Amino acid sequence: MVMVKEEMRKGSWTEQEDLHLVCFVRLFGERRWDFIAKVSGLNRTGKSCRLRWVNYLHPGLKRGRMTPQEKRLVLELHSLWGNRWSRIARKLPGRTDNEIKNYWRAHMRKTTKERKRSSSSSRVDRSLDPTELPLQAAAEAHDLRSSSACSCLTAEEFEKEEGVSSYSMDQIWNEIATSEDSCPFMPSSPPTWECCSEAVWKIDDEELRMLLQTDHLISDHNDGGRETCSLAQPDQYSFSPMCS
DNA sequence: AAGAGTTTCAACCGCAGTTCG
DNA sequence: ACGAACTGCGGTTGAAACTCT
Repeated sequence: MVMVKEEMRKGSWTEQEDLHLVCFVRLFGERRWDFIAKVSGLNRTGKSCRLRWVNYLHPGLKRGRMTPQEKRLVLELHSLWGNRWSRIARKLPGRTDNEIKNYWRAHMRKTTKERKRSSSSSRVDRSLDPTELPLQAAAEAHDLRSSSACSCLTAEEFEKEEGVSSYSMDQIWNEIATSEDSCPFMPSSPPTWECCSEAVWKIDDEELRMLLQTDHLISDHNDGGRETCSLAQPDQYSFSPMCS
């Protein structure tokens, strides 16, 4: 018998995959990603699952554009810490390191371009010197700090004024909760991540199998004396559409 | 209207640190 | 103590969306 190692799925996540991942993270918590990847049958790497969770599915993530306050903070903290994106992200609740990194890169491109343009007349193009970048950022942070237009706005006020609607993952969670039936693992209460206690982490494969069997999600077959078990494919679940 | 150029965002990769057996 | 497996981080890439000409 030739065992062909199945290729891992790559690229964008589908809504069903998201829901599927959410179910399993709620079950097992935000750790053991390889394990979650395996038992979920998503055919994704643990790394990929973690990334999707951290950057997109995690409850409490903010959506939408960064507020001036957040932008200012990013610039300030970057001038302090450099490219320590995760560290900076910890100071901005609801924002991911990836988001901050992306913002910073876009910001730098923009300022570099602007400076290039404005300095082309003065013949001095300091923006081409990469060592200038942190200084530029610091200067920018200072500019933002002293700009009264944005420094006095709260995030909510900013959203109101700009008509920016940032929404949190809570809304999505609510939708998931309302479509409880669609996910056999889904408890009815909103996500309380602390509830994933040590006991859950220490669950072994046999326990997991027992647990899943009760949910009719797992099918056992004796493969030539080697007992294997596999989860039903994601598309076998009847997920109701979450958002359009 | 359409094509080119730019921006944004999600995802992948490689590496380093940590944990576990 | 050591190696394998796992996890987290930072850099990079590419597709889609958007803007400009």
